[in-house]
Amino acid sequence: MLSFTEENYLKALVQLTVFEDGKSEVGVNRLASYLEVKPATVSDMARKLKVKALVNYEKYGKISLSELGRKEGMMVIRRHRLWETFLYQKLDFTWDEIHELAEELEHIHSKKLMNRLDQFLDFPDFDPHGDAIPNEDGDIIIPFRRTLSEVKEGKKCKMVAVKDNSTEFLKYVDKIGLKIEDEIQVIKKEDFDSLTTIQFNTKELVVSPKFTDNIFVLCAICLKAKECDC
Amino acid sequence: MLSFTEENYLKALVQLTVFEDGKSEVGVNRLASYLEVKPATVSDMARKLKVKALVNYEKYGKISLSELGRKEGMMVIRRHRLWETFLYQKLDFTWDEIHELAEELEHIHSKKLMNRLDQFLDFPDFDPHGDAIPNEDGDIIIPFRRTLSEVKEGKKCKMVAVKDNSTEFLKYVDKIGLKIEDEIQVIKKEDFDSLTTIQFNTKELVVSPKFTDNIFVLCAICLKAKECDC
DNA sequence: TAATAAAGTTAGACTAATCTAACAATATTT
DNA sequence: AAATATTGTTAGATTAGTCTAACTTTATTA
Repeated sequence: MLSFTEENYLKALVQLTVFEDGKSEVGVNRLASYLEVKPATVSDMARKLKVKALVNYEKYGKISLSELGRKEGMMVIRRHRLWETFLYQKLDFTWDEIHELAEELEHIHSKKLMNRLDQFLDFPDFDPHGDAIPNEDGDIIIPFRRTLSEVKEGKKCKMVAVKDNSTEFLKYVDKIGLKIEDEIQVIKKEDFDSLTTIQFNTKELVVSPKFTDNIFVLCAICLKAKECDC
Repeated sequence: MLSFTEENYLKALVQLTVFEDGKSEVGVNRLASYLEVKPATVSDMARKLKVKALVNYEKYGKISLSELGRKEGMMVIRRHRLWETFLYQKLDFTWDEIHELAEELEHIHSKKLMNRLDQFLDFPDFDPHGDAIPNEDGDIIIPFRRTLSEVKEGKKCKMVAVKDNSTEFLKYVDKIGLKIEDEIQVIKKEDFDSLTTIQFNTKELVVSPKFTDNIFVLCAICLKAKECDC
């Protein structure tokens, strides 16, 4: 049985080596800053997780997930996202409230409970933030998507998910009135200070990279083909 | 913020000094055996809980809950019983499965979550085992009830709750087909070996004190007046 | 390539919750 | 009231997860 803490390490590793594309392994410092602990702590834990065959790791080397570790990490994420969906759909919590609660609920280990909840929610494919929910076997469809920062001037796209799940970010998105499935048009991109002017729901708004880097979008073309110049 | 363990001590103290009638304080050994830890551990913890003003306790003395401790303990029980109700009513778990899961879920601290869940469940007064659910302020109606062992030969009564929530006990109750609200008649009480013959749903069955001590009942008279010779 | 910077490790300490083993206080019984 | 039994406490150890401070290894750059 994995501890609360071990599960958080595995979840973090999935975030950094599976969802963050281009990297299948991660350094001690990176993981430490992600988890907000000191590198020494990660060093120790990496050794322990290796003993339990959850990660691949050699002294002074990078850390990556083993097949078992990946599966366990995915289960934590499955539980997190199913609880988020429950809180949002059934208990009417808002977008920005559900993440924190799910951080606690995700550590309740019961396959049966999660499968019943899944069924109760009618087998959702995505959580309220637009992220895919891994299945019982830890499989997940990682859909192709771009950040709003990548979209060229003049092009239209559709918001499909958020990257940053923090309360502050979600409150901001909520405040400006943007929702998943909304259409966004990039009106102007200012190279000098990286500010972007966007239009959605007939409103025009100037936003910073802190916003555009954390909004996932798809355009009509990239919905069908992965290569697209939107 | 209370730890998982501290909450379990407070919950146990509520069970032993509020629900178990006649005692408002408890000894170190009793609490230790209830929690399945060593007396030394309870001694230590009693000192810590006293510092936090959660219990009244002096070296070599009995332990009792402070007003604050009682409230915190009641909150754990409120969460436990609301989750049990959810699991039973909404996720179709069986009587004997819900207790264990609720033991984990009860430690999620969020007043808002519990109030939303309460509302979602339509403000239930009792959990699936027949126990009252404390309100948001920690208040609870402790109904008058007898155990089946107290009922005299020939008398009829109604099952209202179980005392023992263990999986084994609940599985047995389920197996014999007895449910809350069922009418039970005490046919015969054998003094020699304390076996009781009961009748319910047209079935007749011989049961031991292990059963009768753990079934709570009310008769038609004690439903109205607390004094009754059922 | 030698110096410096960055990344990672180790040793030793701390806290919470537990244990065992030895001891101390209180209660009961003859 | 003395002996015995019960009950409770203390000291010292253990484990998990964390820290700081000192050290080592690897990478970068002048």
